[in-house]
Amino acid sequence: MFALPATILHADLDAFFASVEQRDDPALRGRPVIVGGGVVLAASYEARAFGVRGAMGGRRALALCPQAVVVRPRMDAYSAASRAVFALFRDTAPVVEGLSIDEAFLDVRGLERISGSPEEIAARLRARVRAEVGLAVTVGVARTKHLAKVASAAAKPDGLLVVPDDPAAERGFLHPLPVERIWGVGPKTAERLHRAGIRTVGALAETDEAALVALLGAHRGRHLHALAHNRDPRRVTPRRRRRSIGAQSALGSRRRSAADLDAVLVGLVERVMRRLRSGDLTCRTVVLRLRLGYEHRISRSATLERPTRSTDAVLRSARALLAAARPATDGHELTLLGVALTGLRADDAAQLELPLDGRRPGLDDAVDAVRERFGTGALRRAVLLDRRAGVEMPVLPDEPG
DNA sequence: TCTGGGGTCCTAGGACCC
DNA sequence: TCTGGGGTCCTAGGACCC
Repeated sequence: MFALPATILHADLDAFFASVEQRDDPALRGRPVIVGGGVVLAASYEARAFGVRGAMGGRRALALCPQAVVVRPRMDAYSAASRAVFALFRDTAPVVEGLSIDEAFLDVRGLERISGSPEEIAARLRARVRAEVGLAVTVGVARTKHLAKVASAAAKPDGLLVVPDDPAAERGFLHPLPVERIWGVGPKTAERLHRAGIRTVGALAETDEAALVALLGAHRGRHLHALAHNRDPRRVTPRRRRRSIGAQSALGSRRRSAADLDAVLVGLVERVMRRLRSGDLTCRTVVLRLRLGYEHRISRSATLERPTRSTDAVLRSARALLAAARPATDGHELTLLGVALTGLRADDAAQLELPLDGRRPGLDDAVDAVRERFGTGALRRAVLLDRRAGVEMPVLPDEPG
């Protein structure tokens, strides 16, 4: 019997934004640093020692830690640091799955002869990130993604934790942990589990799968049961294509006029459309997100007849959704407005350029050009695109009735 | 103490089609 | 005409993550 080494690494940069700030400004090193303003985007470990946490209101954070240095986020610097670290990830393992700007899974299976054991690989990666990018990264190593993720969280900060590929060792690590440490258990699920008397992963493992399904629903129940029993067949796979693009704006509690709201909406649509176009994508569904007060969120969505990359079409749809949401928002404080685009696809539409020989090409010209090049059948799917105006319209009129 | 902005995935019901 | 089964798409909401 050979014990195979665990081969999945979860690498997670420590207090990422705050660490970049401390790296770039020696005066911040060793001091409590808060990145953000209204809310805490990241807190250095010195600040965390005072109880400062991410997503905390800025005022509360400063009450806990008055000597903290508050710095404005520099997203460009974080993106650059992230790119440098991911380049090292890809230099370390053939398969890298990014989870966010500051963490990734690496599959180092089969690298033993070339690079050494997973533990050696992880140690070398940590040293390289430190030396070449100037940041601390914590790494968890385990047989499954879930276990690797939990291991890195347990090893923070600036740590390395290997959970051997051995059922007893895995159980010994996982079962004493509180259920909140499971990847995918948030406040709501934790509370339900607590009410059922389940506080540790071990207790979760002893609970009947059927009971968990009854408590949490089919998918979640089965998923948590499997994780508690250390079954996690998910492979490390390179990044899937993104599924949505969104932008939102907090409105505060000031009352907004309809014109104010429309101006915010226009800005949001312009933001998402820029990103849509720079990614050469089209979208099919427009989602409007609203927060009423601070608790209640609602969304309204509309699926367009055909994929689009037209600002005009998306803005029309977003305005209609906002107008239609009026009854639900009346009498409530509207505190957040957001727009998201889903149904994203590569914009692989074949395109024909119509020459502007002294006159504006009309629909008849478009019909002729499409028919000649793609056949009559393609006419139904064809749109006329005016790039300068960012407007598109179907070549054929909508069928009557 | 009321707190940002960016995402992912799942569920449930209704409409519609075969 | 009624009943049943299966599937897809769309909308809205919920939970979670960084």
